[in-house]
Amino acid sequence: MSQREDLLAGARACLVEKGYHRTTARDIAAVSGSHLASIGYHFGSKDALMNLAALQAQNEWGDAIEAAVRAGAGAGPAQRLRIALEELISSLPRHRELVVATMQAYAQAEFDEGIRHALADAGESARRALAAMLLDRDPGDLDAETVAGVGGAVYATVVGLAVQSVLAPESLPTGEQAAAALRTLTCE
Amino acid sequence: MSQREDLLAGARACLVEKGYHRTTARDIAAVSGSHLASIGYHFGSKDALMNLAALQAQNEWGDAIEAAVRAGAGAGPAQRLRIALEELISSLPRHRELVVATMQAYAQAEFDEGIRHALADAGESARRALAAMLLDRDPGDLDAETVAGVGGAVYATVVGLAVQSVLAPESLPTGEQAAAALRTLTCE
DNA sequence: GGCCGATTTTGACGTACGTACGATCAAACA
DNA sequence: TGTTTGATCGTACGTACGTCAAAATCGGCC
Repeated sequence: MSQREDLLAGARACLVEKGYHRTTARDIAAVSGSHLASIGYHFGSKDALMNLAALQAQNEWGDAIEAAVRAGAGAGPAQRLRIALEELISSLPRHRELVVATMQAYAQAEFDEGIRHALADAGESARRALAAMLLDRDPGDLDAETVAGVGGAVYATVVGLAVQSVLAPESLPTGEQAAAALRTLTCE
Repeated sequence: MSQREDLLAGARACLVEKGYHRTTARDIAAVSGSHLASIGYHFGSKDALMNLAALQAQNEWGDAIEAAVRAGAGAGPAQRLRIALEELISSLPRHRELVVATMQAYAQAEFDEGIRHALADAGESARRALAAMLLDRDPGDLDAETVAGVGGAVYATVVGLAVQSVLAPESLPTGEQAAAALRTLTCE
C-alpha cells in the first residue's frame, strides 16, 4: 500500500477513535506508519486529508444504506418500509465506524464549503434512490416533489436513527416498532 | 452580566461561527470581552466550557422542538403529525444557530462521556414527550415500547431534518410533503 | 474603615502544533 | 550508466495553544 492510501486509512481510524478535533497530523502519521511530511505532499494539508477521509466514509455509509433499504424492494408496498427499516437499524451497529466518521463530516460541513457541497450532493442522490426503492419506481421517473417528500422524509429518518445509534444505541427502536409507529401516526 | 455568563455566550457564538475544532480559548475570551484566564477559573478548562455551551444550546433546541410539535396537539389525530412537521420544519431556519451548535455536540459525544450521557438523557425525555404529544396521551402513561417506537421514530425524523436543514436547507421537504410521504409509505 | 472571600487581570511558561525545506531514495528511461 | 521524476524521510522553524500562579480589584460584612 502506498503512503497515500495508508494516510487515508489512518486518518479515518483517527477520525473514529479520537474525532476530528483531537486528531493531530502526528497521530495520523503514527497510526498509518507513514511519515509526517507525506501528508503535505499527498494532500496539501492535514485538514484536506481529514476531510477526504470523512467524505470517503460518508460515501461508504451511503452505499450501506442503499443496500439495506434495497432488501425491502422485493416485498409488497405494505411490508417494504418495515423490512427496509428492520435491515437498516440492524445494520447500524455493524457500521458504527462509518456513522461516527460521517457525523464528524456533518459537524465540519457548516465551516467547509467543500464538505457541505459534497454532503449536499450525496444527500440529493440518496433521497432520490431511497424514494425510488421504496416506491418501486425508476429513479429517473420521480419528480422533485416526490424526491423531496418521500426521499427527504426517509433520509431524515435514516440519519436521525444513525445519530441515535451513536448517542444511545440501546434505545433504538426495532424496525417493526418504527414502522408500526409511523403507521399509527399517519393512518389512525 | 458576569464573566461566567459572558464566556458561556461567547463560547456558543464561537461554536456556531467557527465550530468546535477551530475555536480557541483566546477566541472565546475576545468574543465575550472577558479574560483568557477566567475560563479556567469558572469552568476548569476550555473544553469543559465548550461542552457546557453546546449542551445548553441543545437543551434550548429541545424546548423549541417541543413547542413546535405542541402546535399540533389541539388537532385531530389525522392532522396532528402534519401540523407538527409543518411547524417544526418552518422553525428550523429560525433556530439554525441552535441546530449548528447541537450538531457540534453530537460530533463530540462519541469522545466525551459527559456529553454523551447528557444527550442520551435529553433524547430519552424528548422521545417520551414527543410520543405523548402526538398520541395525545399522558407522558407517564406510555410504556417503553411506545416511547421507543413512536418517540424514536419521530425524534429520528426531527434530528434528520435538522441535519438536512444545515447541509441543504433548500431541499427540505415541507411539512405537508413529509406527512403525505409517510402516509403513502405506511398506508398504501 | 478594614478584613476576607470571590472574582478579575496580568503575564508568562512549557509544549505541541502544522508546515516548509532540503536531502535521500528508488525506479523508469534514454 | 547518467539523468530525471516522484516519493519518502529527517528536521526544525515559527507560532499559537491551554493552563497556571500570583497580583490586583471588587463586594459584603463586622
